[in-house]
Amino acid sequence: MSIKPTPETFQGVLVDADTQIESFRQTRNSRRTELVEDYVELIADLIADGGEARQVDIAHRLGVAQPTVAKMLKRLAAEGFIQQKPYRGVFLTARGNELAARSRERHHIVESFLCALGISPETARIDAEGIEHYVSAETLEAFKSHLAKLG
Amino acid sequence: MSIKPTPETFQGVLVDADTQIESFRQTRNSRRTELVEDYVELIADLIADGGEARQVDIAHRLGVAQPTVAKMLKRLAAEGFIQQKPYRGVFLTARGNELAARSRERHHIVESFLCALGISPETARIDAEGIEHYVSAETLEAFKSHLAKLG
DNA sequence: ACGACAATATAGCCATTGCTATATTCTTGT
DNA sequence: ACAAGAATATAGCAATGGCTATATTGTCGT
Repeated sequence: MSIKPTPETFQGVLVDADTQIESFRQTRNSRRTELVEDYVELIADLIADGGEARQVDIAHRLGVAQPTVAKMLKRLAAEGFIQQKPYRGVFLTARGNELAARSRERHHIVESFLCALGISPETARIDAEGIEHYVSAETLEAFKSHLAKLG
Repeated sequence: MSIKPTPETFQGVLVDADTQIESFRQTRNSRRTELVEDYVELIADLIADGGEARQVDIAHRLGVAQPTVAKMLKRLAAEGFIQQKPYRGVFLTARGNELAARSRERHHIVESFLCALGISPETARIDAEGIEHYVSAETLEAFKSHLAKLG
């Protein structure tokens, strides 16, 4: 009853181990970049809408405290997504703009797809916020072509 | 150029603030329970397949180190999802079994739905692992009814 | 029965992402 | 021009989820 009590005899629910390891690894990876994408996407939206992205606005939109935002902005600056001047709003670098554009497009596709399935706009918005970060290129294409088929 | 440079004049990309706050809040919430669901679901699968769930197997499947699993199991035990005897495998409580069943069903629906869209089984498996935790009841229903329409 | 090895437990470290409290700087109205 | 208020910066704390190294306990074969 130690190493392999019931080896591969009935092979019920368990999927291939290596595939599952890879899935979890990739999920942990997505989790790491998730917040960065949310920030950059939101900053791009705030700039597009109001001309600037201030910490208080970011904090308010994300529902977190301002120092939380300040800390994250340092990280985003260190990673080259934004530029910040002390006591001023932040601006996206070229790299930041690229990431924002990609995130925004993906977000939009996911949300539209959910709506096309008949899901209510509010639920679609909430679910898309979580789902968008875990959608691979292949799945995104499938969503897109499904949308094209409908309209 | 300070409080509201371009108030609600062209109202471009930005969605309603309260809705967005709620979305992010809910996403952070899902993130908190995500790992718990993964563990409980995996433990259920291991038990169903081999009769027991050992730390080494869980660690191997998740792709993390054994002490990481040990720490998480303490948390799961504290929250009443599992029962553990020292130096023995873990077992699900009634509460744990319920959560596992729900998670497994949701996971299965999401993965089947992705496959039905024509996505490759490998990608569907990987994406489902991340997506499943962010799918609301309403979206799950939509996935289900879409699957029913196809088969 | 007991030694070797496998599995689990524990200690202590690090990074991340949240928070509150407080200091500093900017902006604005009079 | 300057005081008051708004925004940003910084310090320090907690919880979570990883890790390595090592001690302890179980189990199995001979």
